[in-house]
Amino acid sequence: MTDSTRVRRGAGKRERLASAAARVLHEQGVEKTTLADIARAAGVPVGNVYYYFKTKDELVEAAIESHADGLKTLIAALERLPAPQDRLKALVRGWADQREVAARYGCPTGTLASELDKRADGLDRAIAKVMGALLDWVDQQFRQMGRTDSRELAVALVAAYQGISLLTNTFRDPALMATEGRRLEGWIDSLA
Amino acid sequence: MTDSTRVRRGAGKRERLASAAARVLHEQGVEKTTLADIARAAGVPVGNVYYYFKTKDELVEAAIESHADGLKTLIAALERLPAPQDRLKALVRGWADQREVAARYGCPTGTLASELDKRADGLDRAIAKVMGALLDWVDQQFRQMGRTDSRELAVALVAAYQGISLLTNTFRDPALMATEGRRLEGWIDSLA
DNA sequence: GTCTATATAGCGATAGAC
DNA sequence: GTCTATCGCTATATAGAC
Repeated sequence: MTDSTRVRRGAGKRERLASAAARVLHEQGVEKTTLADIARAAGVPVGNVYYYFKTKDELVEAAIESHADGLKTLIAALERLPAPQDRLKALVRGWADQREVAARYGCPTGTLASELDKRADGLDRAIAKVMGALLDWVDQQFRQMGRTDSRELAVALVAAYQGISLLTNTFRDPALMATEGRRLEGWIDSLA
Repeated sequence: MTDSTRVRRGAGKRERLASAAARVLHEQGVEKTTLADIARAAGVPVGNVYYYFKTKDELVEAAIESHADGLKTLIAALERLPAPQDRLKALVRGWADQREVAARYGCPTGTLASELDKRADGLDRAIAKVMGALLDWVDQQFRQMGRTDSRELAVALVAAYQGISLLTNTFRDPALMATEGRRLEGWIDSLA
């Protein structure tokens, strides 16, 4: 076995643990998820987790980074569209496409933000940064549409999504998000 | 000591525990709150809690009922206003008045709903019922305003509030909710 | 690098004295 | 009705064999 193979193996396990953490923490919540849950989902023995992550908090941090990466990828894809209102409507449509997940577990970022705000550690600032990045990007789109109240509109749009995610989850009804998504697309058109 | 005195004492402690539970569960979250936290907040010895509530879940249930009572009282006060759009705007203004609490701990009902949805027990249905009662009332107001899309609008309004509560909490910024409150009042006027 | 066994601590819940 | 002492379980984290 070469040295590089061992290194790649280690990296692979670390990534498996990080992505398993992101998924399981979303589905079960931070407090109800044990290290054993994450280890099982990643196919790694419990005690071995500590070779890659010193504490549970570090696993939560890795999950947040995973969400930050996902947002970055999403934004990069949306940037290919020429008109800002089309980019925003595509964002809304993307959210609506995830309505089944939202009905079962809520918005990955929103539920995490809600839970981490109840904790003393600094992880709530990390998830706020992710939410802030989304807000900034939406703000830019409204600004490019010529709106001077772009920040207020950005807050309203992201809040509408977070709120409908919570209601969709509370009532376990994906149709709520589908309807609200259509309403928001019409609202974006009305602002152009 | 008369019998009635003992009964009143018992009832008093039960109520103290229930209202302490509602407050502490909101501030710290369900999972991070211990029975010792609630007992301390109510001024009751830990072990004695079990005389009034058999399990922690029963305390959570009592907190939900406390929120349901609060909603009932709020709606009764709003019903005194003659015009439905004024009732809805007063509702929004009431939310905005609580923005400091929202910045620190989020919406009491919303954060509870988000957390309880991650649990296997039936308490998530109880909090959904409270949220449903609010939704039904808002729906009625829009209907009285002559809107045939009253349900969709009700979902949009409550979602806007839940979402802005989450953002206000995430960024610890009460101004977000103040601004969004004004925007929502203007939106309600535009629908009349 | 990998995994097992276990130390340590905290919490929900109970038993039982008063 | 009230309160103390404690049981039993579970979860994070570590020690150390391999």
